[in-house]
Parts: sequence; structure tokens; C-alpha cells
Amino acid sequence: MTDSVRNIVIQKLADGDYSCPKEFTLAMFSGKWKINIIYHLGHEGTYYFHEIQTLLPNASHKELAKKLKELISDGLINKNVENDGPHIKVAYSLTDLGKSLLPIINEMYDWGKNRLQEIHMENVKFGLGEIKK
Amino acid sequence: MTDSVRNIVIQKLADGDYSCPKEFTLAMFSGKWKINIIYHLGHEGTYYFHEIQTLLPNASHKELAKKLKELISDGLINKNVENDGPHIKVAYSLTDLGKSLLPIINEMYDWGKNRLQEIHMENVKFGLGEIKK
DNA sequence: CCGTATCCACACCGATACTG
DNA sequence: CAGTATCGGTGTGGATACGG
Repeated sequence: MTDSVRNIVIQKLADGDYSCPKEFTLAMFSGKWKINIIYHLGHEGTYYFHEIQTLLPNASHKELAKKLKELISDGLINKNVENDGPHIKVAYSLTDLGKSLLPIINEMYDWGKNRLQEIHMENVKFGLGEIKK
Repeated sequence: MTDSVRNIVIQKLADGDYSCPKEFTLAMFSGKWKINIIYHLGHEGTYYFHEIQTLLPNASHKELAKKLKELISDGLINKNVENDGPHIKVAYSLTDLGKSLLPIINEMYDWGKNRLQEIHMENVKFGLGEIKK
């Protein structure tokens, strides 16, 4: 998904418009890969940038960096630069604010899992001709 | 926000890829105005198309119709056409599946409300110079 | 190793207008 | 009243490359 909600919300805040709390929350994790980043950091702890890359192999280097930057500016994750030898390693982890989002994301996970199972079963039945509908 | 998650998820389903339940759920209500539509229908019941238009005055006629159509095809809302006199009235309401999404949206509302209050207070304090940071 | 810039394709969404 | 088509501006995100 894209991210236009986030820009709209940012604009609203700049205008002193504090309406629509649910859109604000949605803006936190809509935007490609964000919900996955939060989920992984929430369930498995700290990751280095290159580790996140391997966790999300389809995410481009550029977008990952961009989304991590946005998550930082939204206060959801921390960044920690380690000067480890010749190269730099950057560690990311959830802030307390980021952690407070986990219950919602977990609920989304559960809802989606149930719904996907339903759809899958419907498709199988449909494919076998057991349901005409 | 935009809607590309939804297309990605639809594509995944077509490919038999049932991974990433949280992205699937996210795809249900990301897309401009969708979360507001679900919220209103969930809290206040059935609305006619033109009523939804007045509830969301900034939403264009076209996008509203499009998003409602998507919500129907996702199984979240029902459509009911009434032949009421010279003109047609179309009533929309949540399905049981749509209702099952309300706890998540309500949690998003609460999280956003709290967070917006925090931000607002920080800004006020910052504006008054009470916090340097 | 990590961040950012450029270029480009494409999807979204608004305004508008036309149909039933 | 409700749905759809067209056109055009704009934002998103991928590939690639360069800088720190």
C-alpha cells in the first residue's frame, strides 16, 4: 500500500486538526512493509538493517530505509548505530510507543488468519463443485 | 492513503499465496475513506449513499462509489436498492464479517485518540517554552 | 554497511460529465 | 439518486548508482 494517508494526517496536524484518531493510527502502519517491520521487531526484538533486508527479501533497499526513517520520526522505533569494525551496523528496535501498537497488529494478524482460512475453504469447496453459490 | 496493498493482496490470493494475514486485514480498510465508512456503518447502522456523502463531505462522489463497491466485494458491507418514487435510494450496512472488524477499528480509534492528546500536549508545552527538548 | 538521489512506471484519486 | 468513464495531477515504490 501506499502512504498517502500519512501525508494527509501530517498535513492535518500541521493545520491543528486533531480529528479522526483512527486515520491517525492507520497512518502509523500503512505504507509498504511498515506493518511487517513493526511485527518482526515486536516479536523478535532488535534487528540490524541487513537482517531486516533478509527478513523482507522483496523490499527494496531504498524503500526499507525510507520507511524506517518514517517510523523513527513517528516515534515507533529506535535507531542505534554501532561502529563495529570497518563497516557500520545499524540496529533498530521498537520504542514503548511502538510496542503499544502490537495488540492491534496481533488482532489484525488473527482476523486475517481466520478470514484467509475461510476463503481458502470456500475456494476448495468451490473448486470441487461442492458449492454452487 | 492509497490502496496498493489491496491489489497486492488480491494478486497473492490469485497465486494461492495465503501468507501475511496482517497485510490481508490491512487491505480491508486501507484505501481512502474506507475506515470511516466502516466506522459510521458500525456505530450508527444503515446509511443511504447520499447520507454517506454528507457524512464525508470531502470524499468525491466517484471514490465513494468505488470504495463501497470494493467493500462489497470484500464481503464487509451489504447493498440494498430501494425503488422509492422517481429516484433510487441505495442503502448500505455492515455484514457480520464487517462487524467483526469493529473491535480492531475501535482499538485504532482509542490508540489514535490517546496519541493525539499526547502530541497536542507536547506541542502546547513546547509552544509555551516549558519544554526545551 | 547504510543512506540518499535520480529516473521512471504505475496506481490513486479529484473534477467533470454522461448514463440509467 | 446512483454508477461509470475519461483526463490529468500527484505520490509511491522499484532499479540503479553514488556518497559517507
